[in-house]
Amino acid sequence: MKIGDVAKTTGCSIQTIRFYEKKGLLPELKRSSGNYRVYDKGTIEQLLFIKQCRSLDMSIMEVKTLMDSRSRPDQSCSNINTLIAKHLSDVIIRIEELNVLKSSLENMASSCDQDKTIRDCGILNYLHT
Amino acid sequence: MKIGDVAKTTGCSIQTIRFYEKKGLLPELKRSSGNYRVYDKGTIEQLLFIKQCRSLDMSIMEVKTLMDSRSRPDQSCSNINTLIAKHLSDVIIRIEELNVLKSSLENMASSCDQDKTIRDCGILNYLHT
DNA sequence: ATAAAGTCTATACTTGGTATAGAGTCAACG
DNA sequence: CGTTGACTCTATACCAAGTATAGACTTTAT
Repeated sequence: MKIGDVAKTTGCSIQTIRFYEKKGLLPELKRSSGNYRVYDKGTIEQLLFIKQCRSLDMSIMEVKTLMDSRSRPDQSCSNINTLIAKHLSDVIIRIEELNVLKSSLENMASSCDQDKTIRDCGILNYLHT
Repeated sequence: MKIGDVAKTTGCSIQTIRFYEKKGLLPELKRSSGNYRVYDKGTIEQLLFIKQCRSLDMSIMEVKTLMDSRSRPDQSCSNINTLIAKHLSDVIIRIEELNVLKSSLENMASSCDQDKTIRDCGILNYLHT
């Protein structure tokens, strides 16, 4: 399989696949005689794993940690549980931050109607304080 | 006032102040005989304005739009209202996305307890699907 | 006079990709 | 056999919003 096929199958762009390789997320892959990357089903599965993790907003480093763990199946998975718990807590914190933002922005939005000038704009006065 | 004083007063780092200048957020400033940047109260007020906007997660471009508007006080402020409404809607969308993530992560976290091996880790099995 | 602190420019680094340029490779068609 | 088109290769630059250096210069304090 060549990179274009993999891109179609996984939904990752060609550049993204090469980017993941450079970041160390795709282990030792083969090259054809013409120096083309050659992929097998394992790589596709790995890319889908990465994609799933990224859709959960994990960082590349977090994904790498998870993938490294997968290669040591007999170890305890407690570090994985810790990683996910930390990531979840980061998401919760970010949601709280954004909710505070949302309230401020709603207050701002309601402090101005359509018919004013810049000089009298309630939003700018709010920001200027 | 020199850049170090401004940094202390505003809480922006020196590099950030120079960065904002390069991005066009701080208009034509003076230089001393020794080529040091010279600031006045107006600049400090502008930096605090920028800081407030950034704390609301506005982009540099959004802040620039707002600052450009401030220099045209007789125009209608409807574009400002639109900008804030758009930004608010972006924040709301992001909160919704993060809430979906949060649910997924909570499900994952609850699918594994501390005592398993990597092989049997509920989280990895979840991600592997 | 000299040392310390402050400032200058320019550049590289971060994250997670995206978007080129210019060269090389491969398959099909005439 | 040639050549066209599709594909791939590497290397580099770009985005946001800064942060962090190096090496040179200026100012301040002793």
